Amino acid sequence: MKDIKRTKIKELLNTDTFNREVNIKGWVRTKRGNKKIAFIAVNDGSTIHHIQVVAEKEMFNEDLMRDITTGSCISVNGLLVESMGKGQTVEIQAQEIELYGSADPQVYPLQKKGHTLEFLREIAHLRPRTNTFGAVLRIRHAMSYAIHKFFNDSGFYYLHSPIITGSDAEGAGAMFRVTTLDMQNPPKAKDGSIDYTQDFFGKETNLTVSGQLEAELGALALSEVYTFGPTFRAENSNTPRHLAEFWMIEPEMAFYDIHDDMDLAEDFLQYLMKYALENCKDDLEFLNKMYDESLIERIRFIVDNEFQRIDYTTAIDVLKQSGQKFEFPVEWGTDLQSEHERYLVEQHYERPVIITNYPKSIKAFYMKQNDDGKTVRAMDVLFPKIGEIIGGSQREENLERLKSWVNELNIPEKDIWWYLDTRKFGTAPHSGFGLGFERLILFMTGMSNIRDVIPFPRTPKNAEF
RNA sequence: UCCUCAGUAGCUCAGUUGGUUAGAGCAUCUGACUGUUAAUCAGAGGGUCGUUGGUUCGAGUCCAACCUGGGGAGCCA
Repeated sequence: MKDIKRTKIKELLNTDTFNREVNIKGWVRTKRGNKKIAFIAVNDGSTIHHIQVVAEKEMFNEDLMRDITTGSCISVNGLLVESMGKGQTVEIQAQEIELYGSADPQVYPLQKKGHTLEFLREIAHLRPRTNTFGAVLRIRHAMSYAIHKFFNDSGFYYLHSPIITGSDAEGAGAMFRVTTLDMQNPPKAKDGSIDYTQDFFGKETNLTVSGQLEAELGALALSEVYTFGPTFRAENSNTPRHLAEFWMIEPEMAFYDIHDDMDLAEDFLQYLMKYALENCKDDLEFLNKMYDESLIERIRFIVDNEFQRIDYTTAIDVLKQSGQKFEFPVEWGTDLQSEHERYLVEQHYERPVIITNYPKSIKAFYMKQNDDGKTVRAMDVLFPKIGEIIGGSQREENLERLKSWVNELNIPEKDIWWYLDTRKFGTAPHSGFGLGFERLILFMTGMSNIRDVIPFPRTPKNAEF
């Protein structure tokens, strides 16, 4: 086969210089045609669109043509021409075709018809080859890049918080144990308990449930930092919104109060939405057409409209006066339920809502306490369809107040002495928040199950692939 | 974890008050067609009815347990 440098399909579909020899490589989506001519739709993942390869059958080996089936991988040399047919503007008049790998049609599970998302989950190793997952994965990439770009351009530093942690001080959820001990026969201490001093790290260790505490350490030196890494929760959560392994973005900023924090969260989300509209147009249009006809409109709405900011106490009043029947009662001091959040966002304000000043009793120990003694400077950003997308707060920078709350919760000071040290030495007002990356992608793609926005989902009873 | 719905051909589904040989569309295979767009047309092959146990003369259909999946809730991001 003639040695021609490969061009990506995305580039060829956007070109206007024709009648030149090109090479493309990719996977066959469909083959149509008759005895004389074959039309082969090829996709290489560079774009959601396929390029049409036209092959005069008499020019090619019969076995080769037979083996080019849905799912096979080919390399094609040919002339890039304007298409004679309708439905596409350019196509490749094939001169040489090499079959890299066939895909036996009797057993290849992807057909050229639609599949359910449930079925595709069972073949997650092959589903990136579908239009839907190509689109989702490209958007996922674009959002990752946009996140780094936003923070970099805003003067933030990317801080790598540890994945293995020796503390569970935040109590954000059940953790996955990390150990090299022999589980059949673990070493025992005198009192019969497992002797973790003999474990790899000499203490109990787990996978991280949050990089926030470490991010605070970074912020109190570099001023503005963010983390972006995997996070692990061993909760037995079986919902379309939870994963055991997910990715989280956690910016942490010195000298930011709760209002600066909210400003950043709003700017950040609007930036990402705008980035997607500008850079993922084809994929968004596909998803808009196939899954969610209001997807693009909804993203645009976020970009164009200010978020509603209200106090927790106001939210309770609004809910009480709504006249709505809720399954769970609305009471000051209790956390808002999904149904309450949905009412506020989707019916009452009809836009993203940021709720602040939550009761102390339902929030975490590191949040800054207000002078009323009852509330803390927490803020949750609630989005339509998916609920809480961001949770954050101004942090308690006063050592004594922080210590007293830590003691109330019986968290041993020896476990978080290093965290308390930041308040002891050169403490500073600071704030931060956490964004669940997959929840963002859920919103950006119109997918409705979080297992469809991560390549290989980890959920209770499932770690396949 | 709780509530609820579902599991029948490779995929999506139908299958009546329990009753002869379990059906359809798509996919696959064979044939037809000079440019197709999830091509079209004709024909063919394809089943341990999720698993185990029970009721019955007889179970895809009824009962129980379990497994797997969807939706809702809780926990949360």
